[in-house]
Amino acid sequence: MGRAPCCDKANVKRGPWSPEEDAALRSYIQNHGSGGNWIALPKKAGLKRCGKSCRLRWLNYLRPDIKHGCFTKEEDDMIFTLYSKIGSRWSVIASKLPGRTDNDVKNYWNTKLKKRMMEAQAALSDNHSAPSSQPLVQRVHSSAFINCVSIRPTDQTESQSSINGSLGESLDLRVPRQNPNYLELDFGSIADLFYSSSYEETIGTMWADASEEIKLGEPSQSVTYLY
DNA sequence: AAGGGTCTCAACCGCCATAAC
DNA sequence: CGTTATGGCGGTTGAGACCCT
Repeated sequence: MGRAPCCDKANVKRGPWSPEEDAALRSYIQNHGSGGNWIALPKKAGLKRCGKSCRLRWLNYLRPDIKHGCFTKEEDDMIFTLYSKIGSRWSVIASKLPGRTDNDVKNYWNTKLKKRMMEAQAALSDNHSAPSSQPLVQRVHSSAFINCVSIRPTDQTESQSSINGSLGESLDLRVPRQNPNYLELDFGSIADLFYSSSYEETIGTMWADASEEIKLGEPSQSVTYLY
């Protein structure tokens, strides 16, 4: 019992595709389409491959509308934004990025963006050990996602910060202060932070700026964190 | 130059949803 | 309505490229 395999695994080729195989698959699909049956396609196309493998090769690599090459900052922003909202639904995220496949987006996230995110978190967490004369920059947990930042001014012991936006969106920080009445910072987006030559430097700037009133933009949504 | 570690990304695996029978 | 076949998806793997010492 149990599910039958989609192909005879002992008699199909596996591993990297050769240029000849690519040409055969491309030629067949361009002339006949997939025929709505990937399982039957390899035999018709003269390929010793599993149908699933053919489908994957076509969708992820051979399709004419595939965009190869580096991701742009706009694409990064889109991935951050969507990931913060829907998580690892790569096919949905990829559908918003013309020419990108879910596999592309997933690989890009796992190898690049996730690392940047982790490094940024670590850098922000490190600021817990900041000198007491400086405002304390710390990461707080967001129910939607991480990478929200709060700032505790040194001139008050109890404070409440409102954090507006999420990854990929404009990120505003607003901290009530005694004088001036509030402090508001806008870092553009988390992606901007990642793109800076060194986000430690950016955070350093945050610290320096935190003693002054900075007001940029209107928050589109507001989430309040207490600490 | 060698070799060990790390990174990248194409490809595979296995599960789930759905269509077809 | 149950079973089977297939498509689609996210997670994972591993070969080769690249980097560092």
